[in-house]
Amino acid sequence: MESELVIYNSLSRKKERFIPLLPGKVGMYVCGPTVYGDPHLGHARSAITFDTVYRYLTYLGYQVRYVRNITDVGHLEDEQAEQGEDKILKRARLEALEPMEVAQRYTNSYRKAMRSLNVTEPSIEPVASGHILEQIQIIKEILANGFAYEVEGSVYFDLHAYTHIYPYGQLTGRNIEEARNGSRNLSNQQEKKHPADFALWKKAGPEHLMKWESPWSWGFPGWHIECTAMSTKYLGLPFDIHGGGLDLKFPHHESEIAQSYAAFHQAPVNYWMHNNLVTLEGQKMAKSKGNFITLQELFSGDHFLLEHAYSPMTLRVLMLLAHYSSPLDFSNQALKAAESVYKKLMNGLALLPQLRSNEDQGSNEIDQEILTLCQRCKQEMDHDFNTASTISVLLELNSWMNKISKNDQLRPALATVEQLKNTYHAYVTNVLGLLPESQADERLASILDILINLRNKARQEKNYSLSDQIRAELANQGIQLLDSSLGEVQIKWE
RNA sequence: GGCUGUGUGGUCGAGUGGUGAGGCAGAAGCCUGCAAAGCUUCCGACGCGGGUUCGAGUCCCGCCACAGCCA
Repeated sequence: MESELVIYNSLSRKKERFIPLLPGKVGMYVCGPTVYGDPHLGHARSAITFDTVYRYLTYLGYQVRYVRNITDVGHLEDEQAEQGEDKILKRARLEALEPMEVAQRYTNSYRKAMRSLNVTEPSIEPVASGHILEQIQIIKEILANGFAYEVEGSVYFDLHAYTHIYPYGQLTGRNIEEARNGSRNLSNQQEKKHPADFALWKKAGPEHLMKWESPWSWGFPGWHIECTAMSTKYLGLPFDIHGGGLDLKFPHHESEIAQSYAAFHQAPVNYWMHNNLVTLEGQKMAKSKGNFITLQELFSGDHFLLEHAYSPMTLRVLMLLAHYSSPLDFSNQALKAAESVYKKLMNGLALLPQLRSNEDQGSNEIDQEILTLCQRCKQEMDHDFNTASTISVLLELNSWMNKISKNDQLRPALATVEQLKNTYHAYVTNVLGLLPESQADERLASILDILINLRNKARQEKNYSLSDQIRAELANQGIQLLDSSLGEVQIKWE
C-alpha cells in the first residue's frame, strides 16, 4: 500500500511519512485512563483523538490492532516524589469501597461515556492488575541487564547506569545531570541512588490493599512498567504508534522508552503521538486540579459554567474542530459553534439520498469543484489527521449539496454525484465518527407521519393557527418540523 | 530557572513560502404564510523587533505573553 499519510512524530519533532513495520498492518498503543474518578473532558480529547487515528487508518485499509489500557493499579498522588496516597486507595476510603470496586465502577462509567461519544472499542483493552506477572518479568530483565537495583523490597530504575549506555530524555529534551543539581531531597527518597530514579516495584505498606507477591516483596508495580509490559505483550517490539496526552510525555513516556532499552535493548515505538490538552479559562483541566467538567455534567448541563446541556456528538465535533496538537479552550461559545457544525453535517447526511444527477456525462465546472473537494478530504486527513480542515471541506461540499438539491439547473454528472455521496458519507460517519442522534422507533415515526400529514392538510387550507399549533407542541417535545421548498418535511430531534 | 508546545479578525479555529479556510457573532439581500433551514454578498487577522527571499502567517535569530512538564 502506497501511503501518503504524514504523522508528526513527537520523538523526532518532525512530520514523517507513515510507513508501518509490516505492510498493511498497524500496531497502536494508547495510554488509557486511571480509573479512580468520573470521565471528564480530558479523557474525551485523548480518546477521540486516537479513535479518529484508528478510524482513519482503518479507512485507508490498514488492519489495525489498537490497544488501550486501563490503569487500575493505583499510583500515587505525587508520583515523581513518590509521596501522597494511592489515588484508587484514597477513593476507596472516601467511598467506603474495595479498591477493585472503585476501579470497576469507573471503568464502567468510562466505557459508557466512550460509547456515547461513538469512540470505537479498542481491539484489546488490557488492565494493569491482570498483567502483574508480565510486569515482574520485565523488571527481572532490567535487573539482569544491570539497569535497576533492589533496596528493601523495592526496585528502582538506575538512571546513572542507563545513561552510560543509552541516551536519556530524547522525548522531552531533558538531561539527567541537570536534574541532579536542583533535585529535592525528600526523606522517603533515601532509598534511591539518584533522585530521578523511578520505581519499578514498590514494597507495599500495611495500609496498601492492592498488592501482589514478587521476588522482592509483597508490593505493587511502578506506574510506567505496566505500559511497557502490556504494549510489548500484544504488539511486539517495536510497534508502530504510541499515543497519549501531552501531560504524559514526562516522566511516563520517557520512562517507557528507557525501560524498553533497558530490558530489550531496543526502542519501543516508531511514531510517538501526543494530543494537546483541554483548558478551562486558560488552565489545564484535570481532576487533580479540581478544575474540570465531567462528561456526565456536560451531557446533562448540570455545571455552573454550562448554559445548557450539550450532546456527546456536539462534544465530538468540538474536539475535531481543533487539530489534536493545539490547545483547546473550552467555552459555551465554542460549544454552540460546534453544535451548529454538527447540525449542518447531519443535514447533509439526510440530503444525500435526494441528490439528483445529470444523465449527460459532461464534465463542467461544478463537477471539477466537487471532485477536487472530495480529494481534499483525503489530503487533509493524510496531513497529520487534520480533522479541522477536513470538516471545513465537508462544509463546502455541504454547501454544494444544498445548491444542487434546490436548483434543478445544477446537475453534476452521475459519477460525480456518486463520488460525492460516498466521500461525504464515509468521512462524516466512518472517519470522523459522527452519527445522527436519538433515532425514533418505527411506531413513533408512523404516528409522527400522521401528525405531519394533518399539519400539511391544515396548511393547504391556510388554517395556519392549527398548523402552527401542531408544530409548536411537537417542538415542546423536542421534535422540530422543518419545511422545505419542495414540500418535504424534515424531522429534527433534540 | 530548564525543557516542550502555543500566540491568526469581535470570537473559536485551519493554514504543507506564491492573492480563497471554515464555524459562531454582526450587516444587507433572496427564498418562505410564518418559523427554521438554505443561498448570495459584505465585514475583517496573522504577539513584538530584526533577518533570509522576487515574495513570509509559514523559514532563521532575539524578545514578550500563555500553557504543560520538570526544578
